Amino acid sequence: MSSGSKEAGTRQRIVEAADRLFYRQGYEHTSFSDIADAVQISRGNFYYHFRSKDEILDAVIAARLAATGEMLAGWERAADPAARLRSFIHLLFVNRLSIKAHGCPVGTLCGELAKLDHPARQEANELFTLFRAWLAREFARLGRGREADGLALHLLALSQGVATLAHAFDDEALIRRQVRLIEAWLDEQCRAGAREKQSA
Amino acid sequence: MSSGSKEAGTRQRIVEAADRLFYRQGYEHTSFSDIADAVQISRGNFYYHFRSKDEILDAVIAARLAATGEMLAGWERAADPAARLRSFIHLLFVNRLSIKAHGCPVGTLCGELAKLDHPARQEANELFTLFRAWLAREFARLGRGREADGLALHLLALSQGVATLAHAFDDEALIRRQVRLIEAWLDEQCRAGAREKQSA
DNA sequence: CCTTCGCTTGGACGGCCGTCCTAGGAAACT
DNA sequence: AGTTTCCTAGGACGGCCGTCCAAGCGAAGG
Repeated sequence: MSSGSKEAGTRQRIVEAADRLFYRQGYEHTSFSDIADAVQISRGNFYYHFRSKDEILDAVIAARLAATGEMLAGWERAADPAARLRSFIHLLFVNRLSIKAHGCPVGTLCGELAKLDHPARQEANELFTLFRAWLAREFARLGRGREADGLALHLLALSQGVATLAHAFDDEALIRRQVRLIEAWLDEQCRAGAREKQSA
Repeated sequence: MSSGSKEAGTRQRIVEAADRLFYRQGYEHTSFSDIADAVQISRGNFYYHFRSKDEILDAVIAARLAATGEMLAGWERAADPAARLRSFIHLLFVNRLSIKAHGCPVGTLCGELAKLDHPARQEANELFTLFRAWLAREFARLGRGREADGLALHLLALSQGVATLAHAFDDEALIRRQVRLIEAWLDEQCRAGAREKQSA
């Protein structure tokens, strides 16, 4: 078993609890006591496993990068680029309850670290880059090679914005409605890609 | 003179400095000492003008609400709904340097207050609501009455997402390119509105 | 049995936080 | 002139923060 917090080692349980708390409360607002309470270990025990709070953050980001990579690899199983892009949008819908409650895990973390000018900022941005590169490749496969990165950023921006608004307004229905608009936009991009392929 | 920090009263200078610092560093990460240093007054002097840090935040939000209201009123001078909507998008372009450096002032504040579950959260959301209602009204005037609120949220989400990504990637050119895509989208909505008006 | 070693404990530390309080100064008014 | 009022200065306070440390635990190995 690679995860599962019951029998996992203390180090992994710390990372899992920190991950959850950083998402729900933000990095700066989460104290060592918060994590210690969640894992049910003493505060001093941290410094056997991690030298500092920043080091926990690094471990959390690394875990998220690994999980994201696996998820993207899983989406590759979809039949065609259009279906793969749809699975990205679908992610918004699947996670709509946690997004409504806590925003997008990637966007809120990168935003906070950018404001704090935190050293781990660049590593966190890699999460965005992972999505950006994956989306751009799928748009290219769709026949939109020239504008692939711009379209990837556009789709990424849409998902980020929807998450931001749903979080602020604490509104789940907003996500459902906007997802439909995004899917319509994507259909249009697919048609445009098909036309461009045909003319080539 | 309604603003101008040189001759302004201490209270107003505190609000202006707090506004700037909350935007650049975030609310929680900004301490009383930070604001005191910026205004060049003693820490204790705060509590003559404000009872608590939350009260400063309330004043900052109120100031932003007033400024936003004035800005939206100014946009009303534009000739037609399409031009007014374009001035919203243009805002993204005009502020691209500060957005790249610190994100959207509205989005980052609402996001932080939501994560902290701060009492002032709803007041901050009013900033979003101001834009949302204004945009929805313009879309309605454009002939898109039925979908006006959805389109308003879509445009708001796009601007939020672009700000989030430009902030994370510290990338100004990203804003310029995405603004062009958003303008193209808006043109399409205008044409759709014209068609709908004609058929009615 | 006794040592060793991986892991844990709980408290001590210096520092910064938001808050509060008292004293003083500079005008304005009597 | 004296008095009142508004504003400011600067330090004291309790509390939580991230960090560090000395001591203790149980299991593995001699």
